[in-house]
Amino acid sequence: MRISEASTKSGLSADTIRYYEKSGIVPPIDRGPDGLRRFSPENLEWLTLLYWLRKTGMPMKEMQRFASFYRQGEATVPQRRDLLLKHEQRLQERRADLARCEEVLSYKLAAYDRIEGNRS
Amino acid sequence: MRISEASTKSGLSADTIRYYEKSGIVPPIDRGPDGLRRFSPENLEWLTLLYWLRKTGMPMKEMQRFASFYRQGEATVPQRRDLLLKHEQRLQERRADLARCEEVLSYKLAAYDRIEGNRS
DNA sequence: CCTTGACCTGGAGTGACTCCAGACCGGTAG
DNA sequence: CTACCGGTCTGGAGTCACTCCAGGTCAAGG
Repeated sequence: MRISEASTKSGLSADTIRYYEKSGIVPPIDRGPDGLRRFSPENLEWLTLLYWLRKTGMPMKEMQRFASFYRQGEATVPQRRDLLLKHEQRLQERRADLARCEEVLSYKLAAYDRIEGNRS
Repeated sequence: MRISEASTKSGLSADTIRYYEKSGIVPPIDRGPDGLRRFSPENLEWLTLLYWLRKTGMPMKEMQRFASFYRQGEATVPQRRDLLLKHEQRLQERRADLARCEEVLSYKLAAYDRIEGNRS
């Protein structure tokens, strides 16, 4: 498949995919006889994983390490697992942030209600 | 209180506070006779709110609008409420992202377990 | 006095994109 | 055949939200 399809299916923009390839987070994608990128299903799965990792706050440095482990084959599965476990922890922290923010918001909204109540 | 205290109490770095003041998200802070910023408790509350909004993904443009409503006084409470409600919706979306990512991760981790299982 | 530490300003640097100009290329319409 | 069109390419500039730094001021302590 070509880049636009890979983009819609993975969630990453075409620009971001090319940028990731330049940065070594995505392996060099095969080209067709026309010189355009052709993405394999494995490529797409990798992009999709990256999409979710990035969207939930994994920094690029870490994705690069992850990618380099990936390139080194199955022997690096333990290291890759460690990175994903670490990321799961990050998800926990984010969840806590969301909850804390929710609290702050409902406190603020309650204050607004009081003001509105007094005005009317 | 001075900037370092405002920083530790709000969660924002001193640099970020100064940057927010420059950008108009934080009102011009009063200065002491020494020319240094003196933060009032209201200033601190505002900074803390900004900290949580930013941390959970409100873009600066929107914080600027929020700040400008705030400067215009109580008449803008409805608009401010709208912005906060909109942000609550964003929190929902983020939560969904986290859940989706969690799924992706556990799928990947299970695959790793299978590989490790086969190797040993 | 001299140093230390917190603070100041203006400006450069960073991370992670995002947008754009200018070129190429295969296919359809006139 | 030629003219255009949409999708892709590359390299490079622009953006957002900080973050870091050089060079300077000032108050208090040794």
